[in-house]
Amino acid sequence: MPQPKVRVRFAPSPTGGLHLGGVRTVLYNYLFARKHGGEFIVRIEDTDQTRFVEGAEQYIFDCLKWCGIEPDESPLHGGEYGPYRQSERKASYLTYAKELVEKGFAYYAFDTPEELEQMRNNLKTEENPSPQYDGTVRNKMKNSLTLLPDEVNKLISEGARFVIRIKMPEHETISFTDMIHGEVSFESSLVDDKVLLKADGMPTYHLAVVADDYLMKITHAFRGEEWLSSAPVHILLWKYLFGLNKMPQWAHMPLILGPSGKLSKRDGAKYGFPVFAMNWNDPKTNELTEGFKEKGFLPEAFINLLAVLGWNDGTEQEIFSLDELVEKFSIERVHKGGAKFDFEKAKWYNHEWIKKLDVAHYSLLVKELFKSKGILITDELNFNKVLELVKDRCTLISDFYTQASYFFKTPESWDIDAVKPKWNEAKTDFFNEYCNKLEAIENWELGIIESTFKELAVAKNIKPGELQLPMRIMLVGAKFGPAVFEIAAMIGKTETITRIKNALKVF
RNA sequence: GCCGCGUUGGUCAAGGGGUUAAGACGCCUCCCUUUCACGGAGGAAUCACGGGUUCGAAUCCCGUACGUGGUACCA
Repeated sequence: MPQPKVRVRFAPSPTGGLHLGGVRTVLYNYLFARKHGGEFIVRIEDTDQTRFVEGAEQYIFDCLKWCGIEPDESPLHGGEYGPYRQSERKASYLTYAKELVEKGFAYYAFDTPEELEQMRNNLKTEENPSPQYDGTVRNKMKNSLTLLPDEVNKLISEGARFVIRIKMPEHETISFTDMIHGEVSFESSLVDDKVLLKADGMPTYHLAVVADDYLMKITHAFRGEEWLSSAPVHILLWKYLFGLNKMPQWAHMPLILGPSGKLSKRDGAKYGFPVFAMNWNDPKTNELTEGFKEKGFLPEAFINLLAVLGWNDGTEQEIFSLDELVEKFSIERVHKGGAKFDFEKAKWYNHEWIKKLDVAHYSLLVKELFKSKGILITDELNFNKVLELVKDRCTLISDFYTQASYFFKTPESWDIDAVKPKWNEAKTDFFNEYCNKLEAIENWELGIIESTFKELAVAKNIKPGELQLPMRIMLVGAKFGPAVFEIAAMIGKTETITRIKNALKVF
């Protein structure tokens, strides 16, 4: 018997940015699909018009593209099971909701929001702060279980607003096997009668996932653990509508936590690290949430650090490319427990990728950065050489500015304190003479610049070491960067001499 | 409150009856380098607690604590 083709889907709601947990879920979806030669589908859950945010859908796809995770089917890519936006599939949901009512698994409820609130207030006690619309209260409410059929028909024909709720069975153990958690079970009487179809005719998530997963032939469904509590509703819906044997296999992903509790958008601003893949500017609040991309992360590093936050292959390997992840990923090895996000380690991954990758991968990025700071790069070859020279000291792409800008721009100030205490006439003398000697060099290259320096130092009876730091301050402005003579070789004869002479004026 | 899920150093984690309980980030020390890094060598630091089961428990079972999610006509 042929294995049914693996089809996994990611279904974000376009209500704002894509936070870490979301990106990781897509990533795992993608890895699983690719690993099993299956298809990766992205559908948009735009059921809630009140929170729908303009531009968010495009933003989601931009993030995926940046990460290198291209879907096979989506509103943007098309596919034979479309449309891929829930708002465009409205008609089918009503049919399923009605089918459930006819079979006796769901019912019409006519309670107004005020009546619901009143019910909750009446039933609220110390012990039970949030009463549910469940088996015990549905008999006291205004719905097709308490009303006579004629009354129900009359209300509907009069255009009364109604929702369709699932009728949870009385005493039934609902259990299923989760790919990550194993056997999970719930007592049906403890789950409330969730709304399936809203008064505006739009489905809730509960009805929509089940119907869409069925219609789109989804075989494996990954989502965040926050959905585990409502899994019994989905299981029941599958059982009532399409049969449990057609139900996809579920995997509930552990949560990603922030420094204090669940990682939230606000944690980013609070602790100074991004929580979204890319910058997200909410057009409603005009609030900007910083992204990893703009913070200076490489996509390779971003997906790497995300993939291993809650999963590892059991070996000591820490650095994985997307291809390696596809090859090595296994859903069984995803952790059950949530993981706290550690920005220090995230930066380490970026650092590793900056070192690992050829500078050609990100030189354009750095070039743009320089341009934004007013430094125009014309000599690409030379530029790449510089980047190669300093990449070991850059953790974020933005670090390249401090680490490499002095190759193209004379220092604006000098770390005087680093040289002043030990400065004397003999040193001024030395550097003046060194300039003269440099002037005479025909072949401007590393070896000769260095040997000239050392020979002169010996002749003047000064330890070369005592002169190297001042020389560095003259060329760089501060105490960092690669070997001084490398820098001198790179910036050229005239520039080196000019910088020494300029610095000598203030030393 | 109730329900679900979880719990190995500060963080990410390997290990699933017998191990000196891997490794990584971070921190500290030293080496390299008369800069800052990279690199190298070390160090401090862990099985949430209490009961079982067992010759033997981080590992299996039961409680407790703690964390986290749900308890919406949000996803």
